[in-house]
Amino acid sequence: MADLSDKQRDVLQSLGDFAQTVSADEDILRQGDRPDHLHLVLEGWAMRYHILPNGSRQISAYLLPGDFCDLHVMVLQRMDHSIATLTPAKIAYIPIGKIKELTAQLPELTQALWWATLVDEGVMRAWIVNLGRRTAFKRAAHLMCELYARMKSVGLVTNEEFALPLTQAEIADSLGLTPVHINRVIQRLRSENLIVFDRQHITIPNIARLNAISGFDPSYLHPEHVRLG
Amino acid sequence: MADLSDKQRDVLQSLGDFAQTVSADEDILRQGDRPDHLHLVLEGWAMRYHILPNGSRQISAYLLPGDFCDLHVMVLQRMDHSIATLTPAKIAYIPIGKIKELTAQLPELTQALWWATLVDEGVMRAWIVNLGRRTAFKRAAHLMCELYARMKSVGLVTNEEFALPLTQAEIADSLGLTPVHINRVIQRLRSENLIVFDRQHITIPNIARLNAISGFDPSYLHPEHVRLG
DNA sequence: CGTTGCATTGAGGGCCTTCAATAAAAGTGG
DNA sequence: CCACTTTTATTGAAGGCCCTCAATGCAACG
Repeated sequence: MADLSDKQRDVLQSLGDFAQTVSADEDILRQGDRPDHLHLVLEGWAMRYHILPNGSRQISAYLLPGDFCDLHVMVLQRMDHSIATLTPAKIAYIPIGKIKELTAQLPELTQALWWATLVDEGVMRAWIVNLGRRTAFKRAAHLMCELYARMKSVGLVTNEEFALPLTQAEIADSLGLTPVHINRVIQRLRSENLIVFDRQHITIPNIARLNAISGFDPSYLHPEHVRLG
Repeated sequence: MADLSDKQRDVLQSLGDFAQTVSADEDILRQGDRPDHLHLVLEGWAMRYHILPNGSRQISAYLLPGDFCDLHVMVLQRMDHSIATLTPAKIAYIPIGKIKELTAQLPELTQALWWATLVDEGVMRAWIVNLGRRTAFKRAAHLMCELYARMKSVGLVTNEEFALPLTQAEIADSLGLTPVHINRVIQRLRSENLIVFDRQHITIPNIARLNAISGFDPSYLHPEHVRLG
């Protein structure tokens, strides 16, 4: 999703204390942390999540290969949420000091990071609309469409199938629903032949139909490709 | 909200085909537009809103003095939503070409705009949590807390009172609720002496209490003040 | 092959919606 | 400044979408 050239990404990556391998279900950052590294997902999935006082959880983003986890730590004092892996992952740890150095030297890098941030904003606006104004059924369908489009854009969709390493509880927590209800919704998506979802893999036989049903418009994910590198 | 120095803002402002005065309830940008200006709110309120195929509306942001309306047009092809004034407003129209020129010359400006974007993201994450995991009552309370904090940060709160130029229908459309229900929620907020809301003005007699009730934590609105100018 | 986590199912309840009507406020033209 | 219109706020009643509670089935894993 980040609109970085491969070259730029290589630069960033090479800066890190080489990429770390992280197992599944590990917190990379916790609420309250004041991190000194940026994190870039190289392989695997992660999520951004918020825990409320009553214990409930809201997932506010899924982080796929190529996504930065936490650019906002450049300006915000502390993490007001946590980030955790969903699968075994490869994560680049990039010292913030290095980023500040580099962005001072390479204006194009700043711009590229800014643009990655702007694309992320588009995703977040779509989530707000999804949570605010769609039924559980369309809401779930819309999420599947988004993940399909994003996975496709990083080359991880084959034959309309891709890895979807989420439990129903996690899907529920990203859609503002309960696991019980998302279960019934998923069954309906299955019974209407909109998805085949089993063992962490999903197939969307007719993405155009699912896009139409959920009101998904993929254009917000596609930045102008004004490459800088 | 934008983390720009006054000097930087002045520069931007001076660039515009001088500030335009726009009356209330006017679209500044419409879904589908491919704008050639950036818009910066100088005075008044605006909103970002999305219309769904079934006609329902979701408001995804309120834009207060100092906020950019549409930085994302730097990377996205077309507006996937609309922006409209809520009050008579003064808006700076800044040609995108100028911005591209300037950011090429002034790296600090790029960084400042990026940081403004990162702060906006924090607001959006808070909305996602709000929509996904809070009851209507806390959701409304949380919105009031956010607007109080943001208005305060631009010096528009006096004696715990500020202009809140929203109809109940607009509040409903930003919280994913119906006007009927938000009306009952507001009455409860009133009856518990949490707000006094009348004629486009609101007073929050005990902001600490409202923050606590809604789970509002203002820290995400306060960037590190690393000024560049 | 038991343990553990996840998926599934059923029943009942509540938060919020929908529909519909009325009141109150704000805007408009004479 | 007053009649008129339009928008906004308020109230009531009924219903539905989704939640809560609780149990059972199922699959992964050591």
